[in-house]
Amino acid sequence: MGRKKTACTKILSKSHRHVTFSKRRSGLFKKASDLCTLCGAEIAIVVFSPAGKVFSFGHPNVEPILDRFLTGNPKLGSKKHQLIEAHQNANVCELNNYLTRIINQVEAEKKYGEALDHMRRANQRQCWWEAPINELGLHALKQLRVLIEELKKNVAKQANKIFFESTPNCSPYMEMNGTEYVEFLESKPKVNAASTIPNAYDFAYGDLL
Amino acid sequence: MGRKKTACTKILSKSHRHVTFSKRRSGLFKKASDLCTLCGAEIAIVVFSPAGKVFSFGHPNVEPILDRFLTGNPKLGSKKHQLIEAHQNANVCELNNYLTRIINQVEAEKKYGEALDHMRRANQRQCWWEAPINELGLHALKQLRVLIEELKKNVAKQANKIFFESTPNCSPYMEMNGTEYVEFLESKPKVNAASTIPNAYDFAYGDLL
DNA sequence: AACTATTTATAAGA
DNA sequence: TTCTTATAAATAGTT
Repeated sequence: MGRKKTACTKILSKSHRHVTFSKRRSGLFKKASDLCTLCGAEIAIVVFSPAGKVFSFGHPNVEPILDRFLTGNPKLGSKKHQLIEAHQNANVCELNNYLTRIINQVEAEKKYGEALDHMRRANQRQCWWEAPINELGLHALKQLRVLIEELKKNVAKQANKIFFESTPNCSPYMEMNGTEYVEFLESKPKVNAASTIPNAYDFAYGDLL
Repeated sequence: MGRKKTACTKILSKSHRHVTFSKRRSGLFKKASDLCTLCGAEIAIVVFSPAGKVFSFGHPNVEPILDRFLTGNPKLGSKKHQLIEAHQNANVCELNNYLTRIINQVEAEKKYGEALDHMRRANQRQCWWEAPINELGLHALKQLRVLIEELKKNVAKQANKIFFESTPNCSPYMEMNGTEYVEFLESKPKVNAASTIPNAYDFAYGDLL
């Protein structure tokens, strides 16, 4: 806008560029301000001049808006932001620890991914639990533990059910002291030492892993 | 700018306001973009619409600019301190870049793991053990227990193997404080010395200060 | 920094 | 929403 149409390339003359920067920066901030008042928007602008100087505009304030943006952006922003905070408060040593943890995470996730891949392949032929277990990474093994726990609970539940079905005089919540009946299997047998039912508590967590 | 001069107060009509917001927001971003190309500036803009929607503009990218702004903000007193800070920033910048890459890797691996997980789950639907366990009889449950015990042994064996592979100087049962080796699964994985990922301690504390 | 000739952005209307 | 157009605003070049 002006006497001539301006080519949309970087202005070469340093002084000319500086003038334009100054004018347009204030124009930009005015536009932002107008948008705020007209529409009730909240805007934050951060400008770094080519010389490295910072200018910022914020309505009602810069930082809250940026914070809201960064924390609302759970991809990278928040983590990065956390990291930055760590920089400010903690020392480099802690940063290194953080890094180490991150690296471990990467390792673990990689192994996990590979393991799952193997499991998937194995699944096509047979069941996962028969798959080459020696090829599983630590993370996968952890996952496996979770699966086993789930399985265990199912078994336990079923055993419990069978138990109560076969002893009609005992209501499920009897003698359980308020714990859920599934929990019963975690504890030592209180009832029915003579039961013909398999010892469901053999599958207790501690026994498995 | 247009058919009429607009009063500089909040637009009352919601639809009108929305149209204006949309138009002016794109205008603002264009102005910012022009300023970037003409003057080589770096700009980040964050806009929250009155409805709470977020829009952002960033050249070359939003987050680095915001990070630079936020971390550069806390001012320091002495010049000496500033000097140290500058040195630190140089290294921390590298650290930051590195971390960003790592974090991206984690994200990628996680996604991959999740994808495989879904595939696995899909596959498992065909496996007997996921089949309605409540329909298993006593005999089946007994068999299941045997199978799980075998599986458990495999898991334990494998865990043990992995542990001693990753800590070559540690002979079996060393440093385990009497806990069963399987317990290792409960603890954090040790750092893998043979990792292909650059070592975190490349950024040693002494280098930074 | 102030002044204008022009270009650009956009308010209103379709 | 998108396009058109009359007009307000921004600003390039100049002083």
